[in-house]
Amino acid sequence: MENKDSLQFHMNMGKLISSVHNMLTRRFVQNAHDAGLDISLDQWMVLGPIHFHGDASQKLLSEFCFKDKTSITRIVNTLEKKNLVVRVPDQLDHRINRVILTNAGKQLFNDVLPIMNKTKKEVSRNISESDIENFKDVLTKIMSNLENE
Amino acid sequence: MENKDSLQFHMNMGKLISSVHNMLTRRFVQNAHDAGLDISLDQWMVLGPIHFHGDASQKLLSEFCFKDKTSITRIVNTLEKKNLVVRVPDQLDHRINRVILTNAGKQLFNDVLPIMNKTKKEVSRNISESDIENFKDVLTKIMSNLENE
DNA sequence: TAAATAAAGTTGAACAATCAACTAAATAAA
DNA sequence: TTTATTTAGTTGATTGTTCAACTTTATTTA
Repeated sequence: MENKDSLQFHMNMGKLISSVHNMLTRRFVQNAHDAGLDISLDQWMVLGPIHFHGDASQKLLSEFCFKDKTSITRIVNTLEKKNLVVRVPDQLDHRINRVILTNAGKQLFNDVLPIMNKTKKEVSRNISESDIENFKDVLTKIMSNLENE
Repeated sequence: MENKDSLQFHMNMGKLISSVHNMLTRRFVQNAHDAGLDISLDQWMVLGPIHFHGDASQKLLSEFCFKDKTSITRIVNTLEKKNLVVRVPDQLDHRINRVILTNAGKQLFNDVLPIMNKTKKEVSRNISESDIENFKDVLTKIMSNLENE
């Protein structure tokens, strides 16, 4: 800890997490924008699993992304408006939408991958591997502490 | 790490932070709601500094809360609509609003304090003091990594 | 089989974040 | 002193989150 006198030093955990979340979001979008790409962090967080799964239902995306089904509905709306994905009704269960990447979506996925890695590097600059691992462990523990119930 | 097989284990940092942020927000609001209190985490994050400072300008709140001035405008709007604060134009510099707690605001602040502590406890359950400290250190380092530039 | 319940998504409303463009007041420069 | 610039705050538009209420389709259960 270099600057014990800085404002941040006295910040509590909630404020730290919230601030880091906002700054991280902003940096990712800024890096993408600087590379001529138009995508939000949340769109990326959904686009990834869609790419990974091939034909994910919105339910699955919701569980995988730890996002509310409503958020998924709206993010998929946006992705669809941008022609990055399409909704294809499941042939067997008509309640289900299968979300599929378009070619533009696949293209964007590949273009954004290096942006994600760049951002990752910027975030973890001057932080040791083991500190990062412990950090992620604590985040995971907090998640399980906050999982219902 | 108990459950290396869980979905979370393979989550990257961005997803972890984002998920923890959402879960934390939800839990705080839920705890407040269970206690009969109607306040969001962001409203609380602004109400605290207002209480602390006495007559903070929105500029100061913005810097202190690490939030955009636009966000502060809108959160103060909400707090004002709920009669928790009032905007008082500064007598010397007419560009400045001084944000002051009403009695209802002071009351709510005192009511929410124990909710915040309860939430804090839930969040850090089964995590050692030193892990929490390291965790906060890493968050602080990430903040300085992401600070402009 | 008919009626009840559950599951997958959508919609509306309230709140928050970000960006860009704006107003009004204060300060600096000419 | 007049003009230019900076500062504090607001507004509008787009995106995302949450809750509650809703539709549609599947599955239970009576």
